[in-house]
Amino acid sequence: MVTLKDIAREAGVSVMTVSRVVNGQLSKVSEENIKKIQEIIKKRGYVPNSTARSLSAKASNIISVIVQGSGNELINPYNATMVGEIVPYVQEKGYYLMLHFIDNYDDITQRLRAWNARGAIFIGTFDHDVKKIQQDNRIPLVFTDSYSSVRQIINIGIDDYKGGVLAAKHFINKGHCSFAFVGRTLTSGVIQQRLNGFRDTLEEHGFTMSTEHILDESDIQNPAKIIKSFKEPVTAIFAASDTLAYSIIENFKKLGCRVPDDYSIIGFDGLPIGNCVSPHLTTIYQDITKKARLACDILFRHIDDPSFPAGNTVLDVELIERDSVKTIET
Amino acid sequence: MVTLKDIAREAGVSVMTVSRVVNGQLSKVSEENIKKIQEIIKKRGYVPNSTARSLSAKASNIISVIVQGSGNELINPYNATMVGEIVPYVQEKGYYLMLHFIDNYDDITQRLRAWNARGAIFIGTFDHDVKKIQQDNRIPLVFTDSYSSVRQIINIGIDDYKGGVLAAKHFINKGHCSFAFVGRTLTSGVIQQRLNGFRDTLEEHGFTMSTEHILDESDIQNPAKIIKSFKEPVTAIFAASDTLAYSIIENFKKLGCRVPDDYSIIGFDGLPIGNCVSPHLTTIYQDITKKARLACDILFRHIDDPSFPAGNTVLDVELIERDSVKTIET
DNA sequence: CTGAAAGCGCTTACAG
DNA sequence: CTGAAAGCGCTTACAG
Repeated sequence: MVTLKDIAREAGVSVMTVSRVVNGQLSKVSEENIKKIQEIIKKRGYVPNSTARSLSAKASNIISVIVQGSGNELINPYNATMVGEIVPYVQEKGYYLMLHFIDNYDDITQRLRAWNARGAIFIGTFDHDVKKIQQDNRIPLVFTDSYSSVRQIINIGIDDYKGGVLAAKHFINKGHCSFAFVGRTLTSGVIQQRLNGFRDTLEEHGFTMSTEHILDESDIQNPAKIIKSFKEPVTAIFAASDTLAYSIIENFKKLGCRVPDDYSIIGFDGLPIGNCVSPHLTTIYQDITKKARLACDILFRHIDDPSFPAGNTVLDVELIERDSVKTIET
Repeated sequence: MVTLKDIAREAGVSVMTVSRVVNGQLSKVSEENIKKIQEIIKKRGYVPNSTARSLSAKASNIISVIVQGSGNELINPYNATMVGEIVPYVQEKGYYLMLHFIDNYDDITQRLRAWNARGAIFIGTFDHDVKKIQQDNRIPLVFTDSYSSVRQIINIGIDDYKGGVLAAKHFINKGHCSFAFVGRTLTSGVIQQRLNGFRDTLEEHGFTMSTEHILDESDIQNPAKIIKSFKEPVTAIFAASDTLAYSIIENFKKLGCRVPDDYSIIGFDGLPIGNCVSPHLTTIYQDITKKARLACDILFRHIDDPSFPAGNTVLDVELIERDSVKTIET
């Protein structure tokens, strides 16, 4: 392996002079030496040793991306898109990206400290541990979609509540009167907010949605049971994600129920698949690319200026109308 | 930050004794000291500094996963699934995972060397650069889906040719007589092999597929033009991936053509989506989880024993019959 | 503009 | 079972 020392010896200068050239402090080195050193670096294929650099600088060029969970978390297209957007953006800035799937809080600190990560981006629900994570890790930490009550938090989220509102209004405008919601209501603020926005808006318009119509993801494996449990015949279902929406569509199809003929459905996320597969999905769109880039930008800013104030950024959502909601004539 | 030195001081022993405990060389330390040191480590929340370790050991605990491309490479569900399977498996073994999207060959060596990566797994087409990559990086390198002509290569692939054979036979069995193929034929051996298996089998059974019926992915944006270019009316289309298959289905739908009524289609990969969305896709299934795990296992083996021989492992594929191929009565 | 010294936190190799 | 010494490849801080 070629080291600074090797280059220095060959150039007949000290290690420090080479180090300066490598780090672009060219104003501090004579032109003659710069040229000579750069040539040798190129010829030898010298690559700076980041482990040595990090040890010396007490900080690395590593950005850690932490996805909640311990299985294949990228099967979820939302997670995959987020991570996939972050990778090239982080690379572009000269950082290296470590990817972690973590369920256990202790692992986060361990993994961040082991490599002296320069910063971290969190994908998934960490609401419960935000405070502890912050206390143990004095580096910029950017959360996404957090509804943690911690006041000093760097977070990028979307207007989940509004998403619910838009879905409810759309159904109402299309003449629907009986509603259901499907999502993991217990696990995250995100889903809770989508539900709240949906339910509040229904009530504002004089409709109610009884508890039996609020379903967990796992329930839809047994659609017959669901339909039986409904207090009245449901025509409009709001799914907490696009993938969930398609899962519902397929499960109901087994019973001979078709979307949008027998049921109307609105998804959430606005994934490309919603426009690539039938029925095209009416959905609440969020700009995942923008969210990912923004998370990175804010992280970079906090790395450059640790005194930059924390804050919660909320991106807008919008309804995209496609083919999964039927108009009911009254 | 807590260091070995801090622990040593508090325990009244040398740094080496603590180091031994941290590294599990417990047979070399007295029970009394082990206990004392372990308690202090826990109390202080000591985390070994991996950058120091790596520098000292001249090798890191980092496995680099290198995906070919420079955009959002995880929008592709195949890539996302592969990476998503590798992450927890690598973590389980005590390694850290760096994720890179790389287009340019030089970047590979730079990124691998910078961190003294312990090994690397390649996802995507690197056939052209395998030799150079191997020459510059003396660590275990596991390629996937490579058709490089380099003899000494560690590769995990699938029987792409057989996939083509199975697709052809299935169409023929169902009474089809006129065929087309869609895929990026120029870019990779993978697609080329799928095409070869398909075409060879057709010919063995007395059918031919003219060049006009071999289409590039980009062509399907304009389905009307495609249909016009066909030498004869096609009933059977073999798509080089599931996502491509759905894309074809949607594009043809714009012309009022339905699958499988007007066209039959077979996909490739066996992604979950093929069973979650209509029409359920008849497809050539490959076990991506197995492939990912195997790539890791082989990498680990080569890390543990650098003299372990290189080799090409080929996983089987099978046809999964679902609803996208129609039977043609003759 | 240049370089010698010290140190980052660990491990390797050796001596006891 | 224990530890002192040297070194991994860099950077920081200082002196010239």
